[in-house]
Amino acid sequence: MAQVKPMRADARRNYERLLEEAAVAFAEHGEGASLDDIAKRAGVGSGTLYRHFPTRQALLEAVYVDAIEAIAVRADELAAELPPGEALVEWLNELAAGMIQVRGLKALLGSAVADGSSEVLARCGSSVKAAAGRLVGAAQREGTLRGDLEPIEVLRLAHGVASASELGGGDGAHIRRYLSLMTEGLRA
Amino acid sequence: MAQVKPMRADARRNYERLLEEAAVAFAEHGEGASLDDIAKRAGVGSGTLYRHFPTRQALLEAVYVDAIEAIAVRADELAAELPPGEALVEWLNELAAGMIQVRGLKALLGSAVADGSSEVLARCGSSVKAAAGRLVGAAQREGTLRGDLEPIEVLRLAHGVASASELGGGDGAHIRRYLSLMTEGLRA
DNA sequence: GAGCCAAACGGAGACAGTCCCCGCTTATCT
DNA sequence: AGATAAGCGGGGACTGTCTCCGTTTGGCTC
Repeated sequence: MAQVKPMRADARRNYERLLEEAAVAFAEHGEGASLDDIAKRAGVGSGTLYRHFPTRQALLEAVYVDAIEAIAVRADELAAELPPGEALVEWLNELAAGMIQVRGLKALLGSAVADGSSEVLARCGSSVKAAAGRLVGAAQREGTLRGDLEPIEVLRLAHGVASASELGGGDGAHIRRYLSLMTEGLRA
Repeated sequence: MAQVKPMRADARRNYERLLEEAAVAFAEHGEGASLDDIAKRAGVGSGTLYRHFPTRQALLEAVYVDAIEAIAVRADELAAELPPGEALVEWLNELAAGMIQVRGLKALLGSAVADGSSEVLARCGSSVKAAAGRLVGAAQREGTLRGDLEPIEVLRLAHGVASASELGGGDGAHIRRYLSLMTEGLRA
């Protein structure tokens, strides 16, 4: 599934420079950072940027796919270390924290998990969904998680928890609180 | 608290035309709708628009304050009709539904409830927070709601539920599901 | 009603961002 | 080294934001 034809050396160099600068720019100015500016910083013309990444979305995806894959991997690490229920909660906590700290990741994860997204993103989305499925399944088998929950629902709720926490302060100080309200429920 | 000086007739007319067209445009093209276009449709120059509403945010606020106040009022209607616990859940349901259906309302409610927002918005935010406080207090006294919950937390969670539901399909088909997961909790 | 004047108008234009096009450069293969 | 196509890059069209300032007009006063 690698490049059918290897990229020309200069193309690969520019591609990587762009990715680096884009990561910096998005972190600094949010996902609305000026694309022409990113091109300038990377020392290439804007044409080059738009050839490699036809849309802002494409660039965003390229910058964050690794982070998304890492999230999926992290699920299995946690599953190995903790009992299922705790692993799930801890994973959701890290997931929500990531969505808040890394600007743009929340929106991207949202569409990764939805259908109708791009090739690459859909692939990442599947990894994440599969990881969620494993954690949810294990916790349900353990008997600590409601049996009628779909993995996708849990992911959406994590997104919701991140949104809720975001409203508090910039950092994710309240994530654990909202997550525990979520798991415990609001009833007296 | 009305205008210190009554507006000139033409000014008031333009102000209202702008508000009407803005509502249409925001509903149609989302909160990013072209401001110059709104001015054009309202039959005024862009200068006029920017004089009345210095920022997009100001226009958005002016368009939606009524809707936000209506939400606060609705809380008391529901409190009169239903037992406290149910009234709260129903209100949160309507709140989340509104955030999804009316584009832009979610973000606006988010900042209305946060501190550091504009004069008008902060006022609306207070109404909503007060309304939430009444419902939450009643439900806690009734004994159906956890005693350690702050009204603001409930509002943020409603925001989270709206975010989660949004990821599903465009309409708010899943709101009740996520809301009930929220109230019941995720434990088995 | 006529005349005044401050309030309000409106649109031209400066600016910033996106995105495409096409003549030029250069990596790669022989 | 020379051929060639992949890749470069920046100029420029376009869209949207927002300001400035000459012009218009509503609402007084007489």
